[in-house]
Order: sequence, then C-alpha cells, then structure tokens
Amino acid sequence: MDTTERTEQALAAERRKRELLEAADRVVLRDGPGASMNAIAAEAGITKPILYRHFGDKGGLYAALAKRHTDALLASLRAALDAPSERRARVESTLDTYLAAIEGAPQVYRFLMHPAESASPGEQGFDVGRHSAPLLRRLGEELAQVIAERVDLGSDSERLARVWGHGIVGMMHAAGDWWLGERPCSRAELVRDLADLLWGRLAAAGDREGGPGF
Amino acid sequence: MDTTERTEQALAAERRKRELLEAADRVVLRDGPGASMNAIAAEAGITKPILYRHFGDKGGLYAALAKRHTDALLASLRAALDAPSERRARVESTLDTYLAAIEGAPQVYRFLMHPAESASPGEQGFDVGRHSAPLLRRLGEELAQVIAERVDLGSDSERLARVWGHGIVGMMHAAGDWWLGERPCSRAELVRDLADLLWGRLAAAGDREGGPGF
DNA sequence: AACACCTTGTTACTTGCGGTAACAAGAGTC
DNA sequence: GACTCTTGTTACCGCAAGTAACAAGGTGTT
Repeated sequence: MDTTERTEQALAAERRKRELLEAADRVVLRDGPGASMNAIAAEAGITKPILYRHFGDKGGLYAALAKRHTDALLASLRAALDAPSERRARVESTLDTYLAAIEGAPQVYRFLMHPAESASPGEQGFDVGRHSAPLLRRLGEELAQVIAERVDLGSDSERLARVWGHGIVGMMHAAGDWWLGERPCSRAELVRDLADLLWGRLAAAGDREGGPGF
Repeated sequence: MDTTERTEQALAAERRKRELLEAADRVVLRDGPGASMNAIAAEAGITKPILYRHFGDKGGLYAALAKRHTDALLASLRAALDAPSERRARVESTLDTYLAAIEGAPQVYRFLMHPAESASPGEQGFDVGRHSAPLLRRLGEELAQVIAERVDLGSDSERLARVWGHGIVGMMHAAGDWWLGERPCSRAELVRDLADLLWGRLAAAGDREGGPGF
C-alpha cells in the first residue's frame, strides 16, 4: 500500500463521485427535487447502495449537490461585489447578478431554495429547510464581510455589517422569489426599486393624505 | 335533515377539527415537524383515517395548523403596522413585534419556517417550502398594502410598494432567522440596526480607507 | 500458485410513512 | 324496522430510505 496508489485510488473515487453528482443533477433538474435515490442511481447506471457508500445518506447527496451550485453562485456574486465601482453601481450589479442567475436557471434555484415544490404530488423528497438556509447564511456572511471591509461604519461596525449583510440578502432573496413567481416587472426595474429601498427612499417619502398622524 | 341539525353537526365537526388541530399542535411542538400522522392521531386519541377525513392529506393538516399561527402573527403585526405614530416608530415597533413573536415561540417559528429541521434524523416530515412561502408572501402583500396606502410614492406606486413590501419582509425574516440562531445582540439593537438600514444609513456611510476606487 | 484484502457492484430485505379500502357501531329519521 | 350519516376501527397497499449479505475483479504478499 504505497502512497501513489492510495492517491490514485482516491482520485478515481473523486472522479466517480463527480460523475454520480452530475447524474444526480440531471435527474433532479428533470424530475424535480422529489427524485428518488433509485432514480438517481438508475440514471448513473448503478444501484442504490453505491450512492449510500459515497454520500452516506440522502442529505449527504443533497449537500454535495447544493454545494456545487452554491459555490458557483457565490463566485459570480463575489465578482460583482468586488468590482471597483461606486457603491450604488456595485449594489445594483450584485442584485442583477443574483436575479439573472435565478432567472436563468429557475430549476436550480427552486431546488436550492424550495426543494419540496414543483414535482408530482406525494413528494417527500429532499429535506429543504436544512439546506436552503446554509446558502443564505453563507451569502449573508459574505456580504457582511464585504460591508465591513469597505464601508466606514462607526463603532460596532462588525455587528452592524452582519445585521445588514443578512438583512440585505434576505431582502434580495424574498423579493427575487416573489418576482420569479409573478414576474410583475422587468429585472432592471426590480433592481432599481430594491436599490432605492436601500438608499432610504422609503424613509424620505412623504406621508399620504392626512399627515403624519393618520 | 332540517337546517338546525345540519348546523349543529357542522359546529360539532368544527369543534372536533379544532380539537384535532390542538392535538396536532402539541405533537408537532413536542416531536418537531417530523411528527407522523400516526403520532398525531394517537395524541388525539384516535386513528389515522379520521385525520384524513378531516384534512384530506398531510398538507391539509399542515395548512390548517400553519394558518392558525399565521393568522395570529399577522393580527399582531397589523396592530403594530396600523398604529397612529411616526413612520420610524411604526417600522420599529413592527420589527420588534415580529422578533418578539419568534423569540417567544421559537418552536412555532421553526415549524412554520423550517419544518424539516430540529427532529430526529430520518425526517421526511411535512413539506416545508410549499407552506413557509405563503406566510412570507402574505406578510409581504400585507405590508405592500400598508405602504401603498400610507406612503406617498410617485407614479408606479403600486409596483414599488409591492417590491418593497416583499423586500422588507424578507429582510426581517432573514435577519430574524440569523439572530434567533446566533443571538449576537439584543432585540432592541437588531431593531435599530434594521431600521437604520431602511433609513438609508448604508448609502450615507462613507467609504473606508482608500476612497471610492478601492 | 494460493492466500488475504480492498473496491465496486449486486440482489434482496427491513422499516416506516402516507394514504386508502372495507367494515362496525351508534344516533337520529321515515 | 329499514335508511342513512357520522365516527371510528383494522388491515392493507405502495413506495422510498436505508441496510445486510454476498459476488467478482484487481493487487500485493508468501
């Protein structure tokens, strides 16, 4: 058992794992998040126990699958977030990047965020809540870090940045989710409206008929 | 089959339904959201088919259960939202009401929002995504209506109000979720920070060391 | 050559859940 | 007394997660 062989086998195992993940990806994107382990195994040309050997349980497969997409999304968002432009432009381009991503691959989005929907009834598919949260959490922390690095907040800046990071990510997520379902306006409009909200336009707007007491 | 009897029976059925819901509530809050229909039936002192007669399927039971809590939360939020005070005070008190609610009954909150977590492994319990969304959607629409009614936005005010409604609700939800898990600060601080965010403090803050190009 | 070992793969099983049929029993109605 | 309606039961089906237990091929050791 020399080391070169060990690594070779390990590499082979990782390749295999990637292949399995790609098969799982195809099935999940085709059949929705309720895809059964049997179906995934069939698509990969093997049988269930092998999946379990590689991923432990269904949650493991899900997590591995989610990590791929999550990492890809995070990478593209980081690019927008780290651009050397004005803050408003950065915010708008980040929002737009996110919305373009979920618009371009809504199946992936629904898998990551709402795995229990969009499939034949009788679903009990992948557990959702346990895995959709991590993506949003990571996004929130990432944004918090960028804010803390680049924006001059007084004391308590770390806490403030984290609150805002998670809050903004939540705003983006909820608005994007609603928008993706109803398509009430164009992407550019949504981006502008959300940026306006962050820029305090709600606070600046006047009261309607009847004054502040109404 | 005179009408009085009909209504009496209908009333009895509704009472029964309420009893069943209360039993389901106890079980779900005790065993987590993965509680099986069998367990719920046992808690109610009956057997499964009766549950199915009353609620159709598990989703129906879930929906009925969620509706109770959702309605209660919405009612208390409406009160804060409709108070005759300044806008900032209203926003803060609404945020605080929401956070106090999820802080006071985190089990209920987790059931409504993350039903797949917090139970013994092997969960495939209630479908979550399909039902947590409605609460947030309703909240968003509700807030949108209040904004549209009370805030003077120029043209396109309806769309703007809806975008902001859903966005703000998402912000509140994500920040609350993160805060409930990590408890990084007091409730009052969180409320103030979120209100500051909505008041444009992020946009107003200066860049850190290196100017806008950095 | 024969042995042990590890990896990959299989078939066949158990367990547990959602959901449903089929049947039993009490209570009012004609 | 027969009819029907509601409430309840037991016993079952189907299906998906997860788990032995076993088969076969390559590899190193003696």
